[in-house]
Amino acid sequence: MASIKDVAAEAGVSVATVSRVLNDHPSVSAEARARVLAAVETLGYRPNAVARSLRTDQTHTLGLVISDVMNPYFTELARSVEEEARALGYSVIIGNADERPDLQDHHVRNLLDRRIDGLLVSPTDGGSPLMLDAVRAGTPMVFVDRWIPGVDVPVVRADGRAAVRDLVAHLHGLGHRRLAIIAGPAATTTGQERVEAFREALGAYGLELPDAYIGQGDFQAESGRLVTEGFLDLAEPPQVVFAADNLMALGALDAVRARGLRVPDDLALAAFDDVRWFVHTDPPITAIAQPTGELGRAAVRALVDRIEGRPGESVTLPARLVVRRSCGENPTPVQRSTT
Amino acid sequence: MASIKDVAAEAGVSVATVSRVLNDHPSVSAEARARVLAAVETLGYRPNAVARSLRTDQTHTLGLVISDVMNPYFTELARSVEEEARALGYSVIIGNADERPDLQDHHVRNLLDRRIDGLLVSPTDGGSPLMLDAVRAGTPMVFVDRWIPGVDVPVVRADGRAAVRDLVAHLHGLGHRRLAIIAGPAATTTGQERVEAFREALGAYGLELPDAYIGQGDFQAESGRLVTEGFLDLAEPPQVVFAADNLMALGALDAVRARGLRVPDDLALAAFDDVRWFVHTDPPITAIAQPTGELGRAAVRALVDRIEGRPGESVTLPARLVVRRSCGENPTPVQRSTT
DNA sequence: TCCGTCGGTGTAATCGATTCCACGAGCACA
DNA sequence: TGTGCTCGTGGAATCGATTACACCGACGGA
Repeated sequence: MASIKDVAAEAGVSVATVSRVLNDHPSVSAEARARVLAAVETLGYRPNAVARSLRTDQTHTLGLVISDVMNPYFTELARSVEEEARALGYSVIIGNADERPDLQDHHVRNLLDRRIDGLLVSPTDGGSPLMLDAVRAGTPMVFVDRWIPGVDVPVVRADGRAAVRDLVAHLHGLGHRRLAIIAGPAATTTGQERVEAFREALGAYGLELPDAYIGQGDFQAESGRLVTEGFLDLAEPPQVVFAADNLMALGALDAVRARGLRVPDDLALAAFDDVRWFVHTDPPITAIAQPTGELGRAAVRALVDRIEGRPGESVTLPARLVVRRSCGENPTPVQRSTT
Repeated sequence: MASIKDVAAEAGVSVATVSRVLNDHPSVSAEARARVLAAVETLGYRPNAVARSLRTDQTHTLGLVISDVMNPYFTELARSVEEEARALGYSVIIGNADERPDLQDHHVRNLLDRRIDGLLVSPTDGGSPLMLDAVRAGTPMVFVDRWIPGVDVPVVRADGRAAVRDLVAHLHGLGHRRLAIIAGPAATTTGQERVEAFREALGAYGLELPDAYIGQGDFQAESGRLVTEGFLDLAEPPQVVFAADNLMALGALDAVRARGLRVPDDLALAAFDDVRWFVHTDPPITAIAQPTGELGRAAVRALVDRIEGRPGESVTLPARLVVRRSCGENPTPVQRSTT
């Protein structure tokens, strides 16, 4: 592969001049510029990004560590992150933590070793020493979707409180009184928050959220299935299950199907995160939709701001309820997801 | 951030010795090794991967350019690729081409500039000059799922011919005679092959595949919807639609729903690619399942073989039919996906 | 005519690693 | 005792870029 020296030789100039042309520095004669460009063309030269990064201490690369690539929510997030980053002249390296703190650390370390310019993280846990060190060392960082409390890093996320209140209103209106939740890991902020929001919303109707109706999941489908089985085995099973993410809702659906029961007649179901497939499931699933694309883009903007020396602010966007048929026949007009 | 020089100073040895310890070169005294390790610890030193890559001309990184991240098939592929690569000591940088040749080229160029050790591609088109140049220049490469004919690069893919024959047998057994296909882009091998396999399988039953029953899609949901609308508008609409990927099947479902029709009564539906959600759609969708995880792993092994100077062979694995209810009531026992 | 300025250019240092080569000490063997 | 190893080590070149600095010629103004 041709290097800058080869180009310089071919064009009959010094490497400095070649470099100047490539970075369009003003003081280069039109003559020299033309010769360099011609040489670049004939040699098919492409600058070595590795060498450039070593010298400039910039990689123009963002690291994105997400909790689970197989989760359509994070896939969509990753996609919007990459798009916005590309528009701003950055590439993205994605690390998939699979909800495992050790894997998350592996990727963070790897990305840091590669000297990425900034890190976008949706933490799987409360923050490993490695991550905390990285923050302390001044690595530009932004949390997206989930965050680590007590750490001074901008957070870009959706606030689901209002939407959860709307959901509970909807459920209460349909006559449901025994409402259960499949929670995410307590080590994640979204895991905790969604339970809290749910409990609070129930409180407004004088309803309790007993411990037996809080199932501990891990944001993966299998845990949703297990928790739902547990609910169905209770002496007094809940009338509704609210899954804290779309995969656990899928698992809940599995559990209901496996017993030959029907949604919503035997058990109503709602989910946090709206995904495309929810329109086509049997029945279509009522869900809380996050402005995923907007979150990804805002996160990138905040991170790039930090990298380039600007403040870089936290952003909170509202989520909204999308009513379908999985909680019972619908007294209000059906809203459709615009995704 | 501490560099190797700082470590050398701290340990009271030369940078050469530090480097030897880090790459556990044999001829280092136990004494020196201990001092270096201690210095590494106290400084929290991590080798700069950028500098290392520049010197060794190896990045221990694989590039993966896939056609569409939002497609669960490719997501699963990406996941298995990353897993196997990690096991072999490589990282993966994913580029999402979104079925757009220009974006594909953008990512290939970017990856090449970063001097990745090898490239895994599922080409969106028949091969741009850039890609062809890369092959000619000797970049280790492997095609996965789709490939570019006439190029000497190993191909790792699933063969769906037998499964398509099984599908047609199943459909014929249910009494369907007017069968249509939503094809993928003709510029992709999978786009062409699936049509060919379908036509061939129909031939075995003396059935034709008229042009009116070949809808041109682009592997995205929206095209599946449009093509299906077209089919439904025909004077003699087909009885079955076979979508060449899972997203176009989703689009077809949209079209059928929008007209207030039912699957399979008004129109039967089958798809290439089995995804988790197909179990839960209304009705569950009959599909051809690829051994996606195995494909990803085999592709990585082939690529790493090439990189490390071993041959690196093509692999073809069989796909298989998974019968569900979307083509009509099932005369044979239901098979379940094991994914 | 002379001096200062400025545009265009090249030389060389630099980034942080790896690795070739040389060198000195210690040891075995003749 | 001298020769020739091996072992451990450091010095310095190198990878491919960027960029500070020096230099040279042309040109304008006094």
